[in-house]
Amino acid sequence: MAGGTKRLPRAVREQQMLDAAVDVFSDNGFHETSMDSIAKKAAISKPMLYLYYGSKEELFAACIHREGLKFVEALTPAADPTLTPREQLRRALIGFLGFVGENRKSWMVLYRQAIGQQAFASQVQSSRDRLIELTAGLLAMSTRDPEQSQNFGLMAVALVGAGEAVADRVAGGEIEVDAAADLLENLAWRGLAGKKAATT
Amino acid sequence: MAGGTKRLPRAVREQQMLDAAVDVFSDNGFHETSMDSIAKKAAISKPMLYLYYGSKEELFAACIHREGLKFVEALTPAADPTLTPREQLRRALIGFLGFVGENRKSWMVLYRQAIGQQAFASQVQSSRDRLIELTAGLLAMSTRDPEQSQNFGLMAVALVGAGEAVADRVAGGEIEVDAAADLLENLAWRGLAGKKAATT
DNA sequence: ACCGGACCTTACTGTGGAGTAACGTCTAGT
DNA sequence: ACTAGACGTTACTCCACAGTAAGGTCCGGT
Repeated sequence: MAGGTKRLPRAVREQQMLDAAVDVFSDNGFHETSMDSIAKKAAISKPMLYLYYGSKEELFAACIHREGLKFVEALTPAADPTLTPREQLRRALIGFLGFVGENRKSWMVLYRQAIGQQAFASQVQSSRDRLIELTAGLLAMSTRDPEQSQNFGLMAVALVGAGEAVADRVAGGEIEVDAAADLLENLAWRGLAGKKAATT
Repeated sequence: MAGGTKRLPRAVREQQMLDAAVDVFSDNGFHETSMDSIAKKAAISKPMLYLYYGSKEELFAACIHREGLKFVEALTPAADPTLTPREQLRRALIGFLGFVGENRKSWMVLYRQAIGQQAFASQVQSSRDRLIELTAGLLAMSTRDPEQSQNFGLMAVALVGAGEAVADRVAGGEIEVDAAADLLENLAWRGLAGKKAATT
């Protein structure tokens, strides 16, 4: 037999390949990663990758897509309108940071790698924008001062940025999820106050 | 004559090359940029790049280095011990955001590109770490609650992250430097309060 | 007047790695 | 039992691009 590998249904192989791809991409980045190395990691031959995913870029896109879904899943339970905005925010933070803590590789491939690859940066950016909008919405709902939603947008940008920076540390194992969540929650809350003088 | 270009002293050519390199790198990223395209942009032939900079990586490193210096220069005036920490922070913010606003390309190449390139990520990261430390120091000095400097470190991580996120928007021309500085200053200040319950 | 060396070019080499051709093998369905 | 097509491989092609070889021109010093 030419092939030494066990025959497996496509769906299974595809996940195997994605697992390998995420692993290698997250360690080395898009360009520094060769299809051969992914194939090797997945214990499969290169043409299989092309058969199932078409090209290196499509494979990378598939990684982003799958990991992105996982990510969204981690955040979904927070979006419960029966909860107070503050509680939703807290759950989202726990979900987010917990996810990053558990899935370093996902996080790495999603943000640190994808964002640098011109072709995918916009995709990531638009997800981020949605996240920012949601955050801005929570902030707006949680206060009785809707005079300028502009500020909430800017505030949300800052908070999400802070969240990402903290997430990196969480991913690096340098800090605890709980401590990080407390800090960010506090920051969001405190930061909201005293905006009156800050208009253009 | 084989060469059609004007003869210029090395120092001048080097800057021309760096200008071109920063320009192209910041638009396309490290890997998507070819030495030929840089040479073309600099209106010079490729071997000159190698003569003066040795390799593509060294050229990129030189970009990082030069732009990094500019960056530091923009922040330096803020580090004036005769000022209150709060005033120092404000000046640093203005310097930082102003720099990013004026030098989109520098910012892009320094952060968005360099950070994705495994070989340079650590260099950028260590600069960032220094910035975080400085910020933590300012925070610590500005409050009478030195019971746990740990928290200042974490807080500084979040603030710097927020700053970078906001800086990206500034670079994109979406928001004003002043508004951004106000927001961040406010965030830093307000965020400091209410930390007691947040210990590990 | 000549030479060393700084400045600059055209035209090449070499290779890593994306993508493919061509071919085996196993199994589900008739 | 035979075939279509899904699963899988080895062994290529081909090119973009990093890096180089060989050589031409101009100037300052002796």
